[in-house]
Amino acid sequence: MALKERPADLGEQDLMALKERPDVSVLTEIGIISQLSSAALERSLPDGMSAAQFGVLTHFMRRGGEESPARLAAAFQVTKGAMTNTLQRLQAQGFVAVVGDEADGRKKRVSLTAEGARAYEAGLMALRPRMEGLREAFTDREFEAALPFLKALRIWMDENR
Amino acid sequence: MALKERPADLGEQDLMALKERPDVSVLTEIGIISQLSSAALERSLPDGMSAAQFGVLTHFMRRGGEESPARLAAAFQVTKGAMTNTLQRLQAQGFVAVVGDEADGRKKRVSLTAEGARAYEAGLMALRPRMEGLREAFTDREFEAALPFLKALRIWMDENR
DNA sequence: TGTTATTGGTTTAACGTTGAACGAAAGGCC
DNA sequence: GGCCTTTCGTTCAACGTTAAACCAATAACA
Repeated sequence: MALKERPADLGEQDLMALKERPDVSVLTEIGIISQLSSAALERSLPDGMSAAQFGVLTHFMRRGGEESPARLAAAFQVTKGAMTNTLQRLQAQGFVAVVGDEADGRKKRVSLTAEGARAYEAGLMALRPRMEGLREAFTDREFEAALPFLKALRIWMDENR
Repeated sequence: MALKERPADLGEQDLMALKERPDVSVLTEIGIISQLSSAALERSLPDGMSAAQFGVLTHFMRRGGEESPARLAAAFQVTKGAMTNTLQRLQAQGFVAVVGDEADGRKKRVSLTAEGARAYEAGLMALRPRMEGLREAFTDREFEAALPFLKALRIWMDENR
């Protein structure tokens, strides 16, 4: 069939270029860091508490108040099904209270319990040594310097998904 | 309300500090970028080709030659079981050849097939539009500027896991 | 009003991953 | 030689995720 009249596909130089293309490298590094840090997070957290659960607890500790499952799913960039799963596990452990919204029969209202606040603190304590190690290895200034680009990249990927 | 009276071991300032601590923000942003970019990758790739599979194909396109499953698992920071799974799927599609190592009966030798090289190119083509968009939104210099810190962070997390 | 469209939450199957257990093969060390 | 120990690859259950189907409740609008 086709002799290679036009390697519309890719030439040797494309391959070499790909190898060290800085955008590809950045995404590769980010992927590895993400995997390593979430693995470390899961490993450090008390048994039975996943990173997803800790994330929801953190959200409530910061913002407080109530939140619907749909809003939580959007905040964490996760499907509604995944959030249903996470919330059911949190509720089973008593970390979160879930009640129906009497104003809108479709919604539910999720809020943190006192026990959930304690679980968050326990998780934070478990994380502390590792976070301290990280802050000894790098300065705040380094993190802050990296932040604007990461934020811009995250926003772009979010808008162009 | 439970949230107002904060338990003793966690002070108000700790909570506020956590909220905007640059190290936490960096890891958060990295996690989101990783999720968005791998989701985009999976969505762009031809049907039946996962990001993990494409990663293995890319590895062989760059380095060429042969690689044992264990070495691939280490290279991709993945368990041996996960790599077994990925290689079995690649093999089922004829993208890699797997033969036993006659010098060492425990090992296997994995190599790319011509079909695998074609599949890689097809995947790369499918990714091209998105990568071009990314390179229009950011300059190479921006990626290069971000790279040293990301590399250092990745190495640290790898060593302190 | 009644009808249609949209939203909120759950369920299910499928996927890729981990962690642990396992057997087979090779290496180290008396 | 024989006996641990380590390495390699596979298997299995469990987990968290997605995508899609679904139902119930609300919103939009003719």
